[in-house]
Amino acid sequence: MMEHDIFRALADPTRRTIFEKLATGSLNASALRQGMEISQPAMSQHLAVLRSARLVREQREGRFVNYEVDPDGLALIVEWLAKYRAYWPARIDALKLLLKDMDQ
Amino acid sequence: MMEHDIFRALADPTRRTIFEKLATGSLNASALRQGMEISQPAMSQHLAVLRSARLVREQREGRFVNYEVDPDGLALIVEWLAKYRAYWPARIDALKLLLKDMDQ
DNA sequence: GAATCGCATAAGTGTGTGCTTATGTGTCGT
DNA sequence: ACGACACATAAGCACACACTTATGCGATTC
Repeated sequence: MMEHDIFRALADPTRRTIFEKLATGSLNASALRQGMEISQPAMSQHLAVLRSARLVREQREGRFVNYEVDPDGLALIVEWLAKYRAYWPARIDALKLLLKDMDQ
Repeated sequence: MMEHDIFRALADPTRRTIFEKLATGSLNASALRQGMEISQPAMSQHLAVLRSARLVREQREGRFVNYEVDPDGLALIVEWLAKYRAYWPARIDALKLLLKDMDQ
């Protein structure tokens, strides 16, 4: 189940940090390691988990592999969240921002 | 970190099932066990995890404990998601529904 | 073509996690 | 007050998971 892969992937704080780094733009595996005190194999393994969860996708460029946020994974989270919209608090500032962006 | 508690709580498929059961309305621990092949202690432990993640809140009624979805946890997920709104696909039907509900 | 670089994979290890059984705590009915 | 009930907690165990070191693989550089 991909829903499971997504939540399991995001359960690890290191992977969330990696994912948030990619929120600012595409980066390769080495660039992602900058300032993170993480070994190269560990980073590679984390990226593999994020990739199989469709939270991240790769774009090979020679011997580099650029990673970027994959909208597919995010869409699945949004769809999952939609099941609970009856319980969302009436005022969520972050949501207001989202609405504006989506209305364009 | 509460963000961590939330994603860790949702990483377990049994806890997601419990949470989704509560999406339809308030239930006590025994009612939640119906049709789930899960022991009473296991259910109690799962509810404790969901509760400490603020995904669920309890309402004691005599010797029963009714559980319901806690909007606070959902709000934190929405705020986390907001960081990636630049990567959301342009058309997400579920989101469209959300927008309508939020605009009332 | 040999060395180096960027990254992936394999194998092993310590820790976290979800389960079990057993027991504790508080509430209700009689 | 006593037993039954709803639930929480404790302790122990099997397994998953994130890390390590070592090695493999393809691309680049000289």
